Amino acid sequence: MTGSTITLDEKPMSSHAILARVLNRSHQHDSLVGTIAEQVGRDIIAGRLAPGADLNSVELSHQFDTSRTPVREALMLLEKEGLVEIPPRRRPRVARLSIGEVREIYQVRAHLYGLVAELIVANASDEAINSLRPHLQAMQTAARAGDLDAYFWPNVAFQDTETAICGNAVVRRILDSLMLRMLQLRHLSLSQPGRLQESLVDHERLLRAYYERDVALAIALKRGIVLRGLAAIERSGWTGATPRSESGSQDDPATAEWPGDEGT
Amino acid sequence: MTGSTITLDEKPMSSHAILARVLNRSHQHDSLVGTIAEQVGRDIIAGRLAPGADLNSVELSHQFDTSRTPVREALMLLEKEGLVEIPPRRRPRVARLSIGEVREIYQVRAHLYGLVAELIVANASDEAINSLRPHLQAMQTAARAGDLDAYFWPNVAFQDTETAICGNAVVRRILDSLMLRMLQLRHLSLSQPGRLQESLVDHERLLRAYYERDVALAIALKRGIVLRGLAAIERSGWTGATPRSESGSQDDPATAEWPGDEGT
DNA sequence: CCACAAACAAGTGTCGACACAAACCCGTAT
DNA sequence: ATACGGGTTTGTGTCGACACTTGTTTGTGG
Repeated sequence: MTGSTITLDEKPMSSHAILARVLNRSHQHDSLVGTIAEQVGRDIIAGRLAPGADLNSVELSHQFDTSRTPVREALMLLEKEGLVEIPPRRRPRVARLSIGEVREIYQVRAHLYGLVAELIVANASDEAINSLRPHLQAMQTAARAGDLDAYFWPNVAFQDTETAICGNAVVRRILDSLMLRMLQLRHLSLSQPGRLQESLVDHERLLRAYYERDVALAIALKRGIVLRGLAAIERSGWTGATPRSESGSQDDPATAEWPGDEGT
Repeated sequence: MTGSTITLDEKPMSSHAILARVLNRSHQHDSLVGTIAEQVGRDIIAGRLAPGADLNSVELSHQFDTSRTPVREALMLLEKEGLVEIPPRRRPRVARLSIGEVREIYQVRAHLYGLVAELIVANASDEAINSLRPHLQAMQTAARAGDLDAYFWPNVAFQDTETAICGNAVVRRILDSLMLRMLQLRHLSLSQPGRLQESLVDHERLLRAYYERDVALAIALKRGIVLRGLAAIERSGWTGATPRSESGSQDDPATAEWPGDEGT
């Protein structure tokens, strides 16, 4: 197995909506390029396209029955979100994450979520904070059942709602983009033993801190949530390298696409 | 007077290099799209293209003697950097900043520069910190002469070097992008009375804090530098609206390009 | 004289084609 | 058998063309 495969198509209501929002920020939803970007982006995030997999525009244009122009645009859009690498004059590839880059991203996420928490405490109305509760409740029931997949998306939605109600669109945009690249990792992170329960109690405490307008506590909790996520990833031994083929150097093209490995 | 026009072409050594680096992150430098993006981006930042000005691809393709394809790519690149707005099926326009968005950006910048300061204190070698000194010295001489334009670019270079030596490429990327959109505003900010001297002493203290590895002080100073920049902008009365033509609604197309108003 | 509608002009999104670069394949020489 | 070099194939970057949409001007009626 490839570590952890996100079940994207099983729960389309929340996941699809979130991904579409993040990806289709600039282009209209029904646009051709938007459709392509969404589909390919989903395939990347769900792990159906392995890091390093070739994404040449002619094959994709055949696949989507269009010309190469919208495909190229879609790939550029995904590159901007960090999901795709487009070296000049070379075939686009699914972006590959290194453990170092993951640490950097989590560092930034920790700080920016601190800002989000601060803003929520300072500006968000009680009703806005209330909109976090349903997600937390879904997380609670899922955690009690020990169901990782049922926990994952409410958790994502919780954080998405936080960035929404903090009132700062710029930080939301940045965190959205970083979220996209970290989705698989966060799934892996939550799959670590004990992680689910830990995450839950953190979020419960966090919501209380929001209600009680406790700035310092909210910031500390929020940062802690992010950093404990990173710690879980480190604990998991994830490195970003392709499992097999540890043939010395790191820039080997890797196996183009996962062989098989569907389902849960 | 359009407020403050940045003299971009006067000091090409540093400014061009920085802008090229930020804009040409993904594409090779000599590429057609890179050239176009760089040129148009410079025109926007320098204020030669007013916010709201039309950027239709056919005119630009004539201007650069190419087809529309690379022009469109360049505009998408600039849109990703926040300098251009491309509404679907509508002409691309130079992005217009609202005071609210500026506040949001400065909030994010303040927090992320706090992270940068923290990382510099924690990780940067003394030699790396030394590389900040020449820029500070240029700022000192410029401040003594009261020369805003001579102060501006070393100041930008100082902050650019900070993000470079902090060791976190992700935060650097984000701050680069935000810097691009704020360049004109920072120029305006520094043009406020007393601002230049204030900024200088802050940076002098900051560099000492870096050397002495004083985390808390460095973070506080760095944040303060950013936030005082915002305060100066607010003090200047800048709103983002086009000076004349306050004809009720805010989404009027505005005068396409500045009439005249060249030079200092 | 102004409001409204129909023709017109201008611009975007998409397409297929082509030149050149990169990846791949295969034969050759060591 | 393996490493190198030329030829072939695949794919990118760019181009001009075309349909459809948007914005503008003109013509008509109130």
